[in-house]
Amino acid sequence: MVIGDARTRILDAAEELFAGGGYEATPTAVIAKLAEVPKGLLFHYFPKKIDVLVALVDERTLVEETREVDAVPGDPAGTLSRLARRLPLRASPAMRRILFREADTHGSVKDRLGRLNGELIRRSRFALELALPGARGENARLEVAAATFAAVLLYQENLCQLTGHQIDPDAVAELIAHSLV
Amino acid sequence: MVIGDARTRILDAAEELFAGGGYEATPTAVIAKLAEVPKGLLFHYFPKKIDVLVALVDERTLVEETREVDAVPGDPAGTLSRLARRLPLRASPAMRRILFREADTHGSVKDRLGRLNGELIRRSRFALELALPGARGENARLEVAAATFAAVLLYQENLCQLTGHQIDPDAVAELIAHSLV
Amino acid sequence: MVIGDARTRILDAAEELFAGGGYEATPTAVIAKLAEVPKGLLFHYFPKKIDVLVALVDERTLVEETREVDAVPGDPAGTLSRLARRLPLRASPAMRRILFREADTHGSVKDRLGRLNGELIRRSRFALELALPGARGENARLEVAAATFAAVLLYQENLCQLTGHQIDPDAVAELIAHSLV
Amino acid sequence: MVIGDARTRILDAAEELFAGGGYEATPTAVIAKLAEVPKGLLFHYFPKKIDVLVALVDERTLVEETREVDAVPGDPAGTLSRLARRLPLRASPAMRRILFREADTHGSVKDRLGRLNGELIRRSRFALELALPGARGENARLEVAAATFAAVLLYQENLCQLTGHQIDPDAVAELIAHSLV
DNA sequence: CATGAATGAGCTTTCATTCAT
DNA sequence: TATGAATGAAAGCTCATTCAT
Repeated sequence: MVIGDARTRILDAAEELFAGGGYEATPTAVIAKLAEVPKGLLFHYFPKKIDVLVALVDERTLVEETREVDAVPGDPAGTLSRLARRLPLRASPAMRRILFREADTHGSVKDRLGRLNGELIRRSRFALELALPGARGENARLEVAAATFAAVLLYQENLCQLTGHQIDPDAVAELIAHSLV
Repeated sequence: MVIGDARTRILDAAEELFAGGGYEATPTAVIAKLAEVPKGLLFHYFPKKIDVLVALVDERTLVEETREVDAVPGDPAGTLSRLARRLPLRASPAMRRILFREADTHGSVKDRLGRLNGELIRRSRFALELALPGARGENARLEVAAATFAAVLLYQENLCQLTGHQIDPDAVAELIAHSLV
Repeated sequence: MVIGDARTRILDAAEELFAGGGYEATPTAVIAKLAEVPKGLLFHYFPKKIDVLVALVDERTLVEETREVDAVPGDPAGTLSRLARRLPLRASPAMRRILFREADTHGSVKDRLGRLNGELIRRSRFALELALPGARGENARLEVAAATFAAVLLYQENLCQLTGHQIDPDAVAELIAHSLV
Repeated sequence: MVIGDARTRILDAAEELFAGGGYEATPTAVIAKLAEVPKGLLFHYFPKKIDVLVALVDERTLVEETREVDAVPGDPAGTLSRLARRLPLRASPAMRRILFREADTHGSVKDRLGRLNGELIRRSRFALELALPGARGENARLEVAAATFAAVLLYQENLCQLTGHQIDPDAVAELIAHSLV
């Protein structure tokens, strides 16, 4: 039973395969087969193989760049914790893997990842500002705290798969909050 | 002017190319050409392409697993800073890229990376214990602090290339130190 | 002037070349060239080289396994002679060579050859039973006679090419008939 | 523990490997490895790969071409049976396989096989003449009987491995003897 | 004699991409 | 829009053979 139209099925297949074996190691023929689509049709929708990856990133990842942060003044730890629970990244676990893994393969992927990182720092920073109204003046320290928290969140998204080590964001949130009092 | 024996030149070439374009995207013929070595000789030394990568990681990266840490009691920030300046990883910048980039390609690379991560955490933890003799009992907090610092260090090694954002380890060291008092 | 579709031409070429120089000594590139087909297309139809040989045996040899034998009661010699003239093997001379020569190369070839041998014995046996109604009880002698005749027929098909010696099946038919009276 | 000198070990290894996988499919490097001999030495003794096969056939197969036949007048069946038990071929089972399998590979192998066949026919013929003094005149029938018996003996040596069917030479001897009375 | 690094042509196979239908 | 046969460059790898030491 085939689900979705051809183009969607191609992207579904590519998402699964790129996440599994990587972009370079995935032949277009295999994508077409898994998508139950003739090889020719794949190149009808995506003239070059790289276009599949670009479309995937374009259409299946979204870095939410918004101003709203769910911050509670006086509770920096809780604020960061909540931020960690709702990363500004709309993407399946497979797409997340692709984002980190293929950042070298094409500029558009790197872009997305850079934007995610930037947004994470901005949010952390903004959240801390709101949660700690008294810390307004300490720009440098807030900056470092935000970057550290962002680094830990990205570590969770990516490196922990490679290193096998997990970090509890809530505990890090508390640590950072404690450092800013 | 040819430098070094054939095997070394092959590894030199591979190191450069894998770091540049990635393992999958680097044909063995190109490695051989850059090494000024006939294609056949490459397979004389490395029967499978993957063996080149494995040899590179085996022979050109070393995770120093030692007990010694340059810790100063009462100065956790300085202690962490010094630790950041001497990562327990003996490897060229190219090999460092390879280590992170190809962690999915072969188990042996992932292994190395995992070991590096483990060693970073262990050292950070140990350094903090020595620098903060009074914190002995707070296992959980020390653990989180160590993991956070390790995450930032790995971020510096890897993610900052992808995201274009740098973190100052010294500042993070101070932040963490401050959080533990 | 190209005759037949690509797949057929590939098999035609392979049949000729395998019969001539043997499977192992025939490069796929030479098959493709003789078939006037690009190398890639060969692997489109036959993903592995061995698949060409298997397809050849599957599609171009047929061991007829039937119950009908053209037997004349009272004339065992003539009956065997006629049997020798219509071997239960539908295959070109080239395919016959391949069948014997490559029996070690792949199980499917050996299989075919084994089936041919079995059918030859079965038919010889059945023919003799019909031609010599009085010999019903002498199972063992009929068995040996059938096996001997089959051996001679296969010798004619195969070994005589290697040894340069021919045997006249008619004369053997008479010899065997004479031995059974 | 290494047995025999280098040249002998090379031939031992080649005999085993050629019998197992065939001449074409056996790389010289594998022969050298099994012989525990450096690759270069193999080519010192045998400048071309084919020389190994030729030497094997030359030195490890012997077709005994003699006039003596252990014949008992009046007992053609027993005479043939004894002949079957002592084939005029001095060669290991492995060399026997090689002889049949590689007959296409080099003329010298085909030669040997042709000579074996000729000798088998000659002996069978001679044996029948001695065992049946009264059959002197019947040249044609003796010829056919001898060729048939030789065919069965070669079938036993070669084809039965491919077809999985065995023939009892003693029973064939009796059949032939019976046909000549 | 002994050694194994060196050589390069050639092998099977892969793959992105095209194109006639 | 849909199809899969067609294409050929290039990939990884093999292998007989050479040769300096």
